[in-house]
Amino acid sequence: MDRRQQKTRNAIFQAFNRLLEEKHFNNITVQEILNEANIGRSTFYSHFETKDELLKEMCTDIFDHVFSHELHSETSHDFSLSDHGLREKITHLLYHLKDNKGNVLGVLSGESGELFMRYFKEYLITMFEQYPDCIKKEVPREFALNHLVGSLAEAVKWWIENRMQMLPEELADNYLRLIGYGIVEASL
Amino acid sequence: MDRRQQKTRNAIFQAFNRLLEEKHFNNITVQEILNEANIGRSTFYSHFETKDELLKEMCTDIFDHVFSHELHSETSHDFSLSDHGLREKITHLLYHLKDNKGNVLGVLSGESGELFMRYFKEYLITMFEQYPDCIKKEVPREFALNHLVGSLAEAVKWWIENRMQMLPEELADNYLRLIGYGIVEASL
DNA sequence: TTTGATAACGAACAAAATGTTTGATATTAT
DNA sequence: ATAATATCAAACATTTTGTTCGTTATCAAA
Repeated sequence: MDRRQQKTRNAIFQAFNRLLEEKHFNNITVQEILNEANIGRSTFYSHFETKDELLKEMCTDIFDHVFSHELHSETSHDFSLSDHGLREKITHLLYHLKDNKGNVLGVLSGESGELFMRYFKEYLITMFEQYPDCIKKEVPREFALNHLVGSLAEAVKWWIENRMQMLPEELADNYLRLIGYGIVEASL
Repeated sequence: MDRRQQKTRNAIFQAFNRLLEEKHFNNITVQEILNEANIGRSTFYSHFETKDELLKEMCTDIFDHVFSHELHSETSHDFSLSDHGLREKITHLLYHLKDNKGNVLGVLSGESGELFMRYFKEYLITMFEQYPDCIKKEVPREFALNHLVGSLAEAVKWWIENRMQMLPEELADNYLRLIGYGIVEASL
């Protein structure tokens, strides 16, 4: 991909993100994006078919980055990243969200978080499936899994909307306490 | 309000709900609603300013019904409804959702559940605040409250999307187990 | 550093969706 | 029965979307 393309793509993403912080997705016109990004109309449509596509690609971009630490073991953070602990995994994930250059605030806050959340949950499902012992046995598996995923997504959303004040480690700990997982270390 | 107005209002709601079951909110045009509801264009706009307003009013209508059992003590369900137990409250709420004539499926399923969920959570917050003892003390209050509300909303959404197969009592029990509240009865 | 390829531009256009206005028709409340 | 008013349908103005195309600017590679 040409350097020019990357540049305008980023410009669009950033402009869109800025707009999302103050307006609902539905009330943002393509024209506004063009103005905010200083981009030609035809250029926009050569990149994205629709506004929905734009949002979708923005989400996948973010998550591809956030969940990519499995693959290319980038040691950008001071983790020894032996990925066996759920706590470590969540913390890691939060750090990735935090320093994600395209700030997530816009996508999530305001009003248009739905699509973002759906993507997020898809990733989280696969994550939790690697930790079968945190899925409680007393309730139907699907229900329990949905609970874990849903509440973590909600927690992260809350965290982001509160400007990520809590430390990733704190949030992970608090979350694990609430789902009754922190006790495991103590009781097992 | 005139009988005619009620009628068309309902027709619009139902048409919209039907459409929501198969298409995303954003991809539904006003024209489609008019066709589905057999309604004139100007009539629609005399009822609702925008499509968003329509959705919003539909949500408030539903919740006004679902959460109204506090006020007018309608004994439509076989509860003695002494409203002190959280379990009973949740069960009650689920029953109301279940037999809500305007079926909730459309509003929630498909893709446009976001607004619905936001309204829902607002109501749930006030509900949980009446049960301080289920808000865990080991974590920040706001975080804990967000967890309770978010995960209940997610659970209900899951329930509705799965065609409400689980019994309200079951769902309430399962949920309380997951948030570690069911134990209270045993331990207190 | 020149050159061939291509991305961005912007203006003009076509198409689609959103709202508004109108006067005629039908329904309701009293 | 009548006055009030909600619905209708069609025409209209407006906004937003998406496309086309010739020109200009930028990049990658020789």
